[in-house]
Amino acid sequence: MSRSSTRPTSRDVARAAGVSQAAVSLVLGDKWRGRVSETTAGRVREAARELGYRPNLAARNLRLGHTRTVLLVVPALTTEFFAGVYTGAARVAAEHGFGVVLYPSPEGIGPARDPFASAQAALDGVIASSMAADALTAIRGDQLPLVMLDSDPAGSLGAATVNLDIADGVRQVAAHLLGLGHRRVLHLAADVPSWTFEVRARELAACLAAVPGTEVRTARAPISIEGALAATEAALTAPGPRPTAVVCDDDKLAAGAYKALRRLGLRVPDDMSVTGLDDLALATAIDPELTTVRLDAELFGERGMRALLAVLEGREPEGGDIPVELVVRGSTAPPGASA
Amino acid sequence: MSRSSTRPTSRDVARAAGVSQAAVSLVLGDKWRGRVSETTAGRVREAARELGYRPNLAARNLRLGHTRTVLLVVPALTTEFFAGVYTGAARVAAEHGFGVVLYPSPEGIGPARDPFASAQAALDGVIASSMAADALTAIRGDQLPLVMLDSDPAGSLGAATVNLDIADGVRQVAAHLLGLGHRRVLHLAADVPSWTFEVRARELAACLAAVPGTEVRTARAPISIEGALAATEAALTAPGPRPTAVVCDDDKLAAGAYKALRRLGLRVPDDMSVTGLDDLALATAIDPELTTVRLDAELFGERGMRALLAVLEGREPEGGDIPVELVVRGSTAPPGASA
DNA sequence: ACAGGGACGTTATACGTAACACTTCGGGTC
DNA sequence: GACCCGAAGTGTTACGTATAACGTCCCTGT
Repeated sequence: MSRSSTRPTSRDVARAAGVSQAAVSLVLGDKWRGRVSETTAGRVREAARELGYRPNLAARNLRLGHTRTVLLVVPALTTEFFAGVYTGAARVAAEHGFGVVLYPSPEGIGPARDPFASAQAALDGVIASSMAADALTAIRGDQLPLVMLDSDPAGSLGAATVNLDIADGVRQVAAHLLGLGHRRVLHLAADVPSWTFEVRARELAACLAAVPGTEVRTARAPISIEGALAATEAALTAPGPRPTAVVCDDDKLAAGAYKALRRLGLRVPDDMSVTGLDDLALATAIDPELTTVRLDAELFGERGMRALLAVLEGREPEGGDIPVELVVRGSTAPPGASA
Repeated sequence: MSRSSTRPTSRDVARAAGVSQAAVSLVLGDKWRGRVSETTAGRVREAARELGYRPNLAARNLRLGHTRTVLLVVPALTTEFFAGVYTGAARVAAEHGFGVVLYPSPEGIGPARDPFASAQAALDGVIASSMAADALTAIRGDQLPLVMLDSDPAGSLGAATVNLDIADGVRQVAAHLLGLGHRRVLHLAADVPSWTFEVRARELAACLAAVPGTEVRTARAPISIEGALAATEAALTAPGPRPTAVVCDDDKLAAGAYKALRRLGLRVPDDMSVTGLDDLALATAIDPELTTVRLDAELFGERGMRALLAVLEGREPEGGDIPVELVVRGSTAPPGASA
């Protein structure tokens, strides 16, 4: 009857219910107690349902001055890890009436320098995960409330940070390996300039240096199975005494290491122990199952979102790193178990 | 100086540049040719940069009546597949000035019945992937332009559909296995009520039925490594002649099948051939590498987004299924190769 | 009888932007 | 000299919502 091509507005609902637009807003916004009678409120709700009314979010956001939407910047979506972070963040966001927009930052999408141009949504805040420091200053330019995930607390320019206790995870790996008797270790490191990987290298070196007679060699590889395969193969065919264990910066690298070892005719864990970090589905898919460090990605996302909510409400975000847990499976054993 | 707590508006820029707000809108909106002098335009741009002006998206959206934002509904984020779909969709979206908001639909996030309540963003359209039919009608209720991914074209209530040619992938798998001489096949099916899995079952049954003397048994499992392990073990220890090949609905199920086979002391591919579907990173991480069907998730997302753009512009979306490709690796061999 | 106050609404306004309609002004045309 | 025209802007409005401020009416206590 009316111009039905366009979606109904609160005024249309008001007309249908025979009240003013303000009354509709009151009723639908649940602020009508003592201001509108029960019967009128019922009429309004009925009319709204009848017309299939949905409030125009753009108008609401403009009026309210906020959007209840935050941006989650992640380096990539090639592992379940960041999917988990997103899921966790989105869950607590939803509980608080927030939405989460995802921005996978590396090349691949749009003009990567500017997350905000590509995220059309108007934003109330930003959660940035595993960001390089230079990109951070670009983001800081916008005055949006910011929470950093998996980033150097010292270099975050005053933004709140939430971290997994990766350093402790590495300590647990090192202790496990040292306890088994390993002394020569190959560190298969992710060839990515990120604080989170620096921590792994530093902590591993420190742990091993504390025990006399240990030796750590480093190989670098891009985070892919093929990259890890090549780097591991190269490192293990190099001259010198062969390591007895490979510590990988993450599970995907470990999967590549497995393949290199198979190709070299070395058996896991008899000839070589291998550890990962992440505990992806991958870790239990490969044979033998991978000894790795379980990171609770969803909890990480949850904590990140909670921290951002705290910042938005002017509260102090909850501190403290998220504990991680070594999961010992079949890929580690005392050195020389085959002999 | 001014109330600096609030973000600068186009009016602030106008004041700074000594022009009207309308002129700012013209210049920054790139619609000033022949309406504003080059020098004035420069002054405006300068002032905008100076103040760090960012247009208020909520206001723009309200004025324009659209948001250049679409919702992508996916069943989960537990595999890279949907991450790929998102990446592809987001890429072409960005090329056209659109943003993509993600909504992983299953339990886990918010009041699952209503994607739109949880997606705070105002939306121009929806891409829904692998949706159950009943949820579809709920979505259809909102009159938003809709594109269905991986869904029954006949049951999509007139919405545009974009599909991978899964049926052809299954045909390729069947032909490959039949060509190797397999006649007794176990179908490890995903225990999920979704059209995409019905297609696999139907097509596989049809292909095998076309060859006399073939036999197909079906086991159902939730899409997880453990679930697949249990279902496969149960199916293979059941009485009757043992199958010589396991056709899995996806790679994750195949990884579970591998574990079951190891536990039963059966070797892949000598005692049992295995095939997957997806070609995730998992497929090359396990040993032997998995013969599977490669699905181009990013292309899928791209095509979905392109179709939605077409719908939004009143054009006819490009038809035709996306071709898929059998990738033969080490997990398939003639039956009885060990004997 | 009359002030006072709920109960039940309505009117008016502002949020920041884009676009339409209008004005001003200098120069070219007949 | 009257007329028009394009360049270069400006004034104003509307988008749909939420809320502050403002009216009624009627009831109730003293």
